[in-house]
Amino acid sequence: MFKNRIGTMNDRKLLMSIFNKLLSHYGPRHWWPARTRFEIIISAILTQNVSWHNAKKALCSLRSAGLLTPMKIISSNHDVIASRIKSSRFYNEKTKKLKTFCSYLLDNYNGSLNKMFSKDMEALREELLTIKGFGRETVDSILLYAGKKLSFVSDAYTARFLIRLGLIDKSFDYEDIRKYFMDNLPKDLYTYNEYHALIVHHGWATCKAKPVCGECVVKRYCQHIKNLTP
DNA sequence: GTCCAGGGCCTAC
DNA sequence: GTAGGCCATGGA
Repeated sequence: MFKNRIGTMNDRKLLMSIFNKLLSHYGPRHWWPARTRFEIIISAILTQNVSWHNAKKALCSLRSAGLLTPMKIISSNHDVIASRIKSSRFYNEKTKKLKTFCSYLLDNYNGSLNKMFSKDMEALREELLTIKGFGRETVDSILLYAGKKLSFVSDAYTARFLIRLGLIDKSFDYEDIRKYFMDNLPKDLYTYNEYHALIVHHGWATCKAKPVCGECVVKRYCQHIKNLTP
């Protein structure tokens, strides 16, 4: 029954209304907080299942060692990279992922992100998803934040957010949620960029704030949604 | 000491 | 197909 509601005017208005509420409540998040496209991609890997704080420490360590180029990452010894990214947790696995991506970039696009991102978005998405260690969230983050492509990023926060609002149920998987946003949001990079960042920030903030926050945006909208839903 | 943070892969059932 | 284990740091 929920899936039939995709694309209704209510959903579109509601999503933008929630977006504006989150934006005015938390302010713009300015994602992705890295200096270059390559750094965004590297940090998308480093931040897998770890707080941004720890991922950033690992990124800065690579940067200070002058290792933030595809060639440097490939040519450096595994242990050298691993020791630099220990703070990002699972450093052995992540070292392999960094090397795998850099090899892919050099082999397929001569190391050029311009060439890589000039490819059709969905084709590139499918291609990136074949790289070991690159799941949907990581790939969509890379497409949106590094490639400036209209690929909405979903995650556990996003699913929980929509379920709490009553807009979807638990049968929605990652692709359903991505499609839900992409079908109902304006085709606008700023909105895609900030919406995901705001949901993550909101998830983090409400988690830290305990369930007593009287100003909780979601709670107010839960009631609002209940009034709208038949 | 315990919990959890901006995942994804692999294996057993 | 899916639940659960694995990876194994650092801050609160």
